[in-house]
Amino acid sequence: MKNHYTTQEVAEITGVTHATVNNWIKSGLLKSFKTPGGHNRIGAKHLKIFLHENEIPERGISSTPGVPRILVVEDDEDVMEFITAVLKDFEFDIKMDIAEDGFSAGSKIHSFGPDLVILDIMLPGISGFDVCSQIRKELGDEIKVLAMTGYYKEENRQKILQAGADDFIRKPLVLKEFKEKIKNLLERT
Amino acid sequence: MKNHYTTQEVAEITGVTHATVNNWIKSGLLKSFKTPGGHNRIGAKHLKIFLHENEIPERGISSTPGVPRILVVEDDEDVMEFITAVLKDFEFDIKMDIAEDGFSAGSKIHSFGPDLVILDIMLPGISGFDVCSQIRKELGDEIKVLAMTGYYKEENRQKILQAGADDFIRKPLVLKEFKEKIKNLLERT
DNA sequence: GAACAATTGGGTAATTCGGGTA
DNA sequence: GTTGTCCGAATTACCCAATTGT
Repeated sequence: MKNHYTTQEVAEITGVTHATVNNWIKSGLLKSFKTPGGHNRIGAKHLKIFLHENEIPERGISSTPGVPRILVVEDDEDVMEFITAVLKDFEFDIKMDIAEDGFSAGSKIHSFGPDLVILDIMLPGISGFDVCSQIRKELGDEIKVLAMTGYYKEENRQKILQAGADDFIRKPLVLKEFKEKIKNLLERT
Repeated sequence: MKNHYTTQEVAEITGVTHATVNNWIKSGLLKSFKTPGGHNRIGAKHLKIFLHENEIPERGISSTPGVPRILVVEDDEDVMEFITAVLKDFEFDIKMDIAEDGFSAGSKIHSFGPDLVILDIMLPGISGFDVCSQIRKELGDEIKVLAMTGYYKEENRQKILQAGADDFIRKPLVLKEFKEKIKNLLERT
């Protein structure tokens, strides 16, 4: 994390232009210090306070306040049915969407905007490992990934966690374990 | 790609006036944060969620003024090599990206923001027909699709065009025909 | 330290925004 | 539920000299 930001950087975070950031500074809304040449630098601490006071999300795109969103990537109907039932009957509201193939999964990662992805890593035409690392690469660590498979190998577990999955669960799913892992991951959102 | 949108920008994408966008925000349909001066900014993620939930195509969200962007979806290395060579050596500049599997294709449709997708409809784990119709539904008709396959059947051609592809070409690719179809589709962007 | 490209602040005019109301 | 219009305020665009980073 940075120690201080330029006006342009703050502008990108807050969704305005650098001129506006300067206006904020001049009117005292945002605290800054000046370089010897008169350029503004905003300390990380002051920026954080400013963002918090004005309820501006820190990364602009991050954090979905409200109902957590879960994308389930799975092609087995029975498993899907089970998961759907569990999520619908969860102790708090969950917004859920389904992807049954790779394209749909990749597309909905963006258009549905999930906080958590429950991912069967053994789908035909998809490499769960690649998917994990692609999610990490494109979306950073904003999205949590729960990997899931029936063909359990300790070796796979290591590989998938290394590829960026936040947790791993084996099929057949055990209700209690499944719910706990979901709760756990959502809390870290 | 943008991180934030103003009400006016959202208005243009959704085809309403900025007053209506404000109404959506006030009624909680669309999430936003406010600048200290009270102007609304909509995060890219929230906008996409909103569009997706209301089945509004992402018109104008990805369009690129300047260099045309082409996404190639193909898993055969030889074909990919041929296409790469053709596009690199085109008579004008083209920005190209590759997707070798369904997930990558779905993801890059959003993150790369192509003007044209060259799509092998016979990839394992992908239904080219579904992909076409999903692209149409989510991205609108601003993005062009050139479908491509080796297993030619007149029946398939009809089906794929009906699913939303703008044109169809059979493998093996013929250089002149291929270039002409690309030029043609890009002109319609 | 010198050269160069990119970024910054400042000023003003023009545009866009939110809110109220029809 | 959406639009049109009006107003005051916030934000932006544009230009340019100075500063900064490499």
